[in-house]
Amino acid sequence: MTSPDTGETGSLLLDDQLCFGLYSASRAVTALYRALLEPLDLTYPQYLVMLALWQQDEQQVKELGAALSLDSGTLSPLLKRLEKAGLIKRERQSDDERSVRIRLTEEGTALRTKAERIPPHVGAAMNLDKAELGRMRAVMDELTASVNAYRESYRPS
Amino acid sequence: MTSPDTGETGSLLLDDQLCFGLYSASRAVTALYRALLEPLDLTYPQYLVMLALWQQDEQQVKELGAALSLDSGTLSPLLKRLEKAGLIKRERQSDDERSVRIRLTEEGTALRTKAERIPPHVGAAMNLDKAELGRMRAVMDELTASVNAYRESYRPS
DNA sequence: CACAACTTAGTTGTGCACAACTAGATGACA
DNA sequence: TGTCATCTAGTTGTGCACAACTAAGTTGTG
Repeated sequence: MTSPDTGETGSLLLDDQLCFGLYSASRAVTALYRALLEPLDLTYPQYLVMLALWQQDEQQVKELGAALSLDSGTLSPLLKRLEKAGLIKRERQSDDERSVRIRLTEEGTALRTKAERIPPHVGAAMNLDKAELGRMRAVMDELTASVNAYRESYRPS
Repeated sequence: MTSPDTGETGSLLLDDQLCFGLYSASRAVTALYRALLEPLDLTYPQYLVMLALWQQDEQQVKELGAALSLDSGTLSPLLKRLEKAGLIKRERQSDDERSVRIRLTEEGTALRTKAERIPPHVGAAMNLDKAELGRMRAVMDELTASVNAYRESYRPS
């Protein structure tokens, strides 16, 4: 797993690369979310944080980071913007002054109703049947795990 | 195609969403490229531009933008950095002073040799058999097209 | 207890992605 | 021919992603 298959051709053609397809698809989906989220005044990463909080309120920055694979360098300013927008509160925990607990405001909780109209649009836009959608999700998860494992074991040759 | 399937549940659970899987996979792949490209002193988007130029040298900014779906707001500073690194030259075309032609330097052409060692690593890291890889690429392309079409026809409801 | 190691958020700096805009060149056509 | 629309690249400003670092709190160990 740590040694590349040098028997493969390894084409440098742009269109041959799954990675470019992945990159393009990801940007296309983000662009769709940009349009869908515009009435909610959220960016896609902000929406992801809200999803995590709607699923479970009162999470530490660290927990949100683990859920989304984002570090404090990304989350800290993003959470400040969400707080400024009145959707969350950030408060130091008294039992451990290092950690900050993120809590939804009433407004933040209420936004969920509007957000519920979004997934159907995304589902329709992706134009995949249920079976393929499930398979894709599985492949994406495996791909992420596999690629991360490879990267972590990679040493410049 | 322009109307969402409201019969679907539209779960707001983070892990249910293919989009999040896509976003995660794309970031994982980019992180792998970051490690692989570090010896070449290229970022992933810079590498994509180089791929496009290795495939066909002497392209206008506009053509590169079409190939990668990037606008001049992204490309202009990126190309300046590639020029500063000595990999490309940017020159106004004499027959149409609006457009800028991007040309590989000798150094830029030579870098291709080093770059050829990268795709095998990526292929190994993705851990997909040839058939599945081809299928994924096809699904990604369809997904991108479908999502972009939906977005372009979308009007805030 | 002292203090070193570790943990949690936050800050700074770089580069990408994109919207909105500008400058200058070109083309269309009344 | 004038001038108006269009085209091409670039600029500015915002936000994300990440590396590298800092500050402050907590834990472990002699």
